[in-house]
Amino acid sequence: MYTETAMLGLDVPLRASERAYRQLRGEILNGLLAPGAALLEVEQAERIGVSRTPLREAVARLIADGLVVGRRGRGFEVTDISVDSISELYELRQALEVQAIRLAATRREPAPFLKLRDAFVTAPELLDQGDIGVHRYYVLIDELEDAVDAAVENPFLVGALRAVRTHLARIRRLARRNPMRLRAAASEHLLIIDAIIAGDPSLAAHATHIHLHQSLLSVLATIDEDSATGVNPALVD
Amino acid sequence: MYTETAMLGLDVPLRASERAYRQLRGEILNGLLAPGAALLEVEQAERIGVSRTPLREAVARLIADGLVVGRRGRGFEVTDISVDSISELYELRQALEVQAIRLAATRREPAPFLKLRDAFVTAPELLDQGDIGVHRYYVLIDELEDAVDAAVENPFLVGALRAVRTHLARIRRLARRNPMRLRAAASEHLLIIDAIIAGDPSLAAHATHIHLHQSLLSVLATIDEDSATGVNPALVD
DNA sequence: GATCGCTATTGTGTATACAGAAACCGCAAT
DNA sequence: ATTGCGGTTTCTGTATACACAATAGCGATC
Repeated sequence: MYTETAMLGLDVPLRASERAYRQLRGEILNGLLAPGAALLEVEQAERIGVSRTPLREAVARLIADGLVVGRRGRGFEVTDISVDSISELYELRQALEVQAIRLAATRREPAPFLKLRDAFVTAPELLDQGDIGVHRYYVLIDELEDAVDAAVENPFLVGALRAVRTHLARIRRLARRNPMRLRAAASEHLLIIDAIIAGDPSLAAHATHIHLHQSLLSVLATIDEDSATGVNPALVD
Repeated sequence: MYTETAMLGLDVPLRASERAYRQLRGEILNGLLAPGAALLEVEQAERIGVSRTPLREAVARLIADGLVVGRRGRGFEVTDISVDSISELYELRQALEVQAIRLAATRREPAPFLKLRDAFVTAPELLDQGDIGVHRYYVLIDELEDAVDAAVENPFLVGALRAVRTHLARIRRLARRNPMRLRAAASEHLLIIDAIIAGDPSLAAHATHIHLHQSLLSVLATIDEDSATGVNPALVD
């Protein structure tokens, strides 16, 4: 077992380009670098503590991720998020997740989903426990996504899903948390899990379709409210 | 109209990194750089005539495209294509194209598809005209894809589709051309176009599903034959 | 007072130099 | 003969220096 270092987080000193990439990516996802923010090479390189060469590599990866766009001539800037782009992202998300869930239900390996089922059954109780409970609920969702990814066994599809989730993370920051919605979402997830366990691809697909439909409605609704009350100046469009 | 230079191909001298990217990408797609081929920085930089810095940027983009993978320590190599990966790619392709076609049919702007319809009606005649006709048929397919992309109006979805098409281009090189299949494919395309024109998303989606199903069967069949007769040593797995 | 042009500054694009790490080869020892 | 060890070499990762392009600011002219 000589891969033990890979199991742990990060014993190995990361390459400078990797550090720069993770830091910038993290700062964009959590909103520290707001949409539209300008990225100057020298400035960012100094701030992060790497030279321009690895920083450029990091920015190139961010551009490939769609988190950053190059401005003609004058540096780069963080991609901004419009309401339109949220609906567009969900059009892609729906295609990918429906396919992924359908395949997961087809594979007929219910073991990991049986454990998740137990967890999601008790999710409503979790959501009564305040912020810490909500956080543990999100961890549960991550585990569900991981289980689906593992069941799908398709690097192309999983890769595309990961890209979508990256953008979703930014959107979730804009949409206020709605406890009612989370409770409803939990039961929608439970239905999806049950369909996977039952090996019913069609049911799983339709349940996913509905779940994402409700999710988008909820996101758009909270954003509409907030933009009406001026809470989210980030969303002009 | 000061964007006229953008309309033409390439008046502006391209950046070295862009040149390197396009050249390497092209060579990978047309098989000149075979799957598994090693890419050494210095060697490739000299060959293309750029220095290592822009070449590294180009390779980084190729890695993001999934055309190249980094080998631990010793350079990079061109991603290889397995039969499994073809089926996996089609699982993703199906999700994306079905969604794209469905959306295109929903948008209800039949104008560009009416022109394409005429072209596809005469496609069988085209396919009787040998290699030049086959080439023009492929151009037609490109135009159909472009029309769908334009109708969909969704950068996320179109971006994911482009990534898939990149990998498809490599696979097409492996699958021998089958005139019978092309003729069948043309009529499948016609059905899809008609469904879009009719504004029938469900019909369009199902027609696409079937088209891709047949396409995958055809690809896998020709590859099986070839690997049995040893024509395609690239496909070991 | 406004507009045009020049210049200075700033920032990117590229090349190259240097350091560190990993693989290869040869040698020796078991 | 095989395996382990060390030197050597080659390649990557990073920093830095230089050249070119673009922009902004300022001044001059109309």
